[in-house]
Formats: sequence, C-alpha cells, structure tokens
Amino acid sequence: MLKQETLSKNQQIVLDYIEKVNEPIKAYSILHNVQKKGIKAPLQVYRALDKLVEIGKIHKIESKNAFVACKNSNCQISKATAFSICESCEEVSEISDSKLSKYLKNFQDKAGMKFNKYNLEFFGLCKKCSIK
Amino acid sequence: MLKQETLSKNQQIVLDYIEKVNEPIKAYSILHNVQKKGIKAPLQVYRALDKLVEIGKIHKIESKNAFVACKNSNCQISKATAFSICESCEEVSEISDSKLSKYLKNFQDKAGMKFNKYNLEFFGLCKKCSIK
DNA sequence: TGTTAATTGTTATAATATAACATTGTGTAA
DNA sequence: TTACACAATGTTATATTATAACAATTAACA
Ligand SMILES: [Zn+2]
Ligand SMILES: [Zn+2]
Ligand SMILES: [Zn+2]
Ligand SMILES: [Zn+2]
Repeated sequence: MLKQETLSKNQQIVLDYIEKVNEPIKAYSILHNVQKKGIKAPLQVYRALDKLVEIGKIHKIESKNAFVACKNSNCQISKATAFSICESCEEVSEISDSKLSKYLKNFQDKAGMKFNKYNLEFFGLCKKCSIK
Repeated sequence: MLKQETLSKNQQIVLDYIEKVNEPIKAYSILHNVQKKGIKAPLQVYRALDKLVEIGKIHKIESKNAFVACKNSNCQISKATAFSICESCEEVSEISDSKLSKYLKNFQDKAGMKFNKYNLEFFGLCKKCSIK
C-alpha cells in the first residue's frame, strides 16, 4: 500500500480547524469546535491528531498539551521541532533556524548516543510583553 | 521571610522516593508508593512535585508526564534542562553538556527574543538498544 | 473480486491534574 | 510573648487529558 497522500475526512476537519485558529489549541477545545462537522467523541479527535503529528502537519506543544499547525515546510516529518513560548501572553511560535537545527541534529551525548528526533521549548517574554 | 532551606515533610518524602527509584516516575505511581508514609491524596503529591520542580530538585519530563531527580548540580534552578530518551527501553538521562547549554542560553530567535528558560528532549536509541 | 489495512463510530474508563476550603505549622517582628 | 503573615497540610470533589475495547465501514491493492 502506498503512503497516503490525502487526508481522511476527520483528519482534514481537525487540520482545517487547527490551521484556522493559528495558535496552540487543546484537544477538547478542538472537539467542541468541530462537533458541528460531525465529530462527536474525543477519540475521533485524538486519532486525527495522532496521524497529523505523525505526518508532520501539526506539532504537540508538550508543556501545554496543545497542538499547533506546522509553519515550517522543512519539518514535515516532525522530528526536529523548536518553539518559543511567552510566559506572559502564552504566545507560541515555531522556530525555524537552520543553524540551530543543524547543531541539534548533529549533537551527540557523552556516551556517543545520537538522536533521530528532538523537541525544544524555549520560554521567555515576547516582544510585546517585554515592553510592558 | 527567608527562603526556605529545608524541605517540608511531604516534599522530603516525595523527593526521597524519586531519588531512590532513580528513573522517571509518574505522580500516581509516587502516590501509591508513599502512602505508607502518610501521604493519601494526589494533591499532596502534586504540591510537593510543584515545589521540587520550582527549586530544581527534580525535573518534569514533559513528553512522559513523569518526574526525575536532578543529576546536575548546575541546574538548581531548573531553567535549562536537556534529556535523552530511548524510544525502545524508555531510559531517560539528563544531559549535562556545557557547550550545549551555553549555546542554548545564548540563543536568540529572529525577532531578537531571548529566553530565560528551555527544555530539550532528545529521542533515539540508547547504546544497549542500538546493539540489539 | 476478494483481501488487507486504514479509518470510523461508540461507549466506557483510565490517567493526569486542579479547585475549593478548612486547618495547622512556622518564621518574623512588635 | 503574642500577634501576624504565609507556607504547608488535609480532605473531598471535580476538571482535564487520553486510551481501551470492539464492531462496522471504507479505501487501496493484487
Ligand atoms: Zn514544523
Ligand atoms: Zn507575550
Ligand atoms: Zn537538572
Ligand atoms: Zn534503550
């Protein structure tokens, strides 16, 4: 079987919504907002989320248990993600920095262990919030 | 009031247990294991965990919702953490690499945003598992 | 077309975490 | 010492996040 190139109905509904809101959103919030489209149960949302994460269309912000659309055409496999998170207004943005990703992809620990995947979450104050 | 230098009873019980098991452990698993010490409710565990994270005695492994004792005397404030996680055996270890931490502490995003805190989780196969 | 795997639908439940409120302990200063 | 402020505790209930189990349907392929 070939790798799917089109999303299934529920996957598309969930992705459309996540792309529309354009900020990290939680699973049950997605559920409430797509019920009019016929998705009724948490599992339908979680299954779509799992697949969308797997194919790199969305990422999970682990520290928030929230999901956000990928903004970086380079990370379609979702194996190398970095985010900045404002501790005041909660704004999250995906970092796309080739130097950083190169550095991290090549990182080895002291035992020589290499990694095929990483997730990095930075916390600080965004521009808006640091002026206040 | 001076900053506390001794842990409270529940904080000490929880920390003792986490240090003893020496691997990431989940809150409810901690609860089950410290009930004989008089801790009866989830909140008692979560409150201790919150404090221990805050003072850097333990860290939360976000991708696993688990807690692990700090192995790195340099990160007592818990603001710069990095872990390696084996995708096969689930082994987790804290990375202490001054080059890496220096690089990340000084990282700025393209908008010039600087960060006072980060958490990095690497995934791969540990030495044992990559031989198999 | 028959076969396999992916997706869906549905109900129930597990696992993780916090709200709310009353009580007790502990350090500090008048 | 006593009174105050704050940290920590105890307790019950509930909120939030996520998965188990199983039946039915749909899509891709040989
Ligand atoms: Zn991305
Ligand atoms: Zn902000
Ligand atoms: Zn540490
Ligand atoms: Zn391993």
